[in-house]
Amino acid sequence: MNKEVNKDLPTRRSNCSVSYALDYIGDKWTLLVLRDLLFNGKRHFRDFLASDENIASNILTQRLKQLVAAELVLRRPDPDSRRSVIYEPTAKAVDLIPVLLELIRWSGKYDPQFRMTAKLARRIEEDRDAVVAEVVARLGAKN
Amino acid sequence: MNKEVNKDLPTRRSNCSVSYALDYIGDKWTLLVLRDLLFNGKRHFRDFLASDENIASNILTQRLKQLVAAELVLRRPDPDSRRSVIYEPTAKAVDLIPVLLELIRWSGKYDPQFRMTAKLARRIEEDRDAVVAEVVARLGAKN
DNA sequence: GTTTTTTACTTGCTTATTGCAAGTGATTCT
DNA sequence: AGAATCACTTGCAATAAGCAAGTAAAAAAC
Repeated sequence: MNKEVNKDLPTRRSNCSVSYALDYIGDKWTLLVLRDLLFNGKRHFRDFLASDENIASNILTQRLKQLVAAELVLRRPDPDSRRSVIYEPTAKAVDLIPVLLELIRWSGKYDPQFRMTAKLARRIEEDRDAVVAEVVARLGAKN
Repeated sequence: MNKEVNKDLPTRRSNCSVSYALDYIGDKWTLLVLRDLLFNGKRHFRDFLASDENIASNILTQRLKQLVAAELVLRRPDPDSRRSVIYEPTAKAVDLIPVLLELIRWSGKYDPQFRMTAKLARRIEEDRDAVVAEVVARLGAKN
């Protein structure tokens, strides 16, 4: 009769909603993994590892575990290869796309090096919902 | 002729825009300080300290320094009291309101304890821009 | 069919960050 | 004058991050 506590789930710091969200995604790596899942179509451990920010493999393992525990990510064996594992975003993760888009928009405004996707930054301001729909559609096409 | 490096500014991990934003706000505390500044009208060290999440004073000091270095926050002496310091958000911080609102909306959807501001959550979905304008207006009224 | 490579991780260790408790000097309140 | 408040510091223990190397299983190459 002992309540099992999942060590990968955060302990709540307050009942503020901003704080709640930060308990899950308030660090330098979690949203980058979600970015790779939601925007870049990455599905394998090796793909996340290969991202430009150079995440360490032990940190990536831990973040994926936390994301699975938080039900933001689903982990399942790759049907095409018995040694591969597939990670995919859940609806709860898809629902974070607007957060990511707002971060991109903000960076587009203040990051001096941000050129490549400046067009996207404009579109986010002018037609946000359409951009969200587009990203979601691209996600659906992959599954 | 030596370039001074501000130790309070982050080092960039990649030229991704999501990563850029996380270099500044990717931790458990920074956005909570901004929440207090942007939503709760807090302006003094003691007020941030008193928030429900119980930030340690040394961490708060560090975060405020980083926010000032990042030009998200302005620090100035309180004209009403010689021992008080006033912290206030810059336009760059105000521009993060949509990010915060999306976090609140997301929590409103997945946080089982989130009742108090469920009405707000609905409004964010239906009339986002008006909510942003409202928060900004409330900010302006204070200065 | 054996060697090589790839895959998804672990492990061990060092360094950096966080958290806690207590303290500080300068105000300001009583 | 004395106590409380202000915006911080300081010291130290605990936790987390970062780095390099290793591992077993599976798949690809030869």
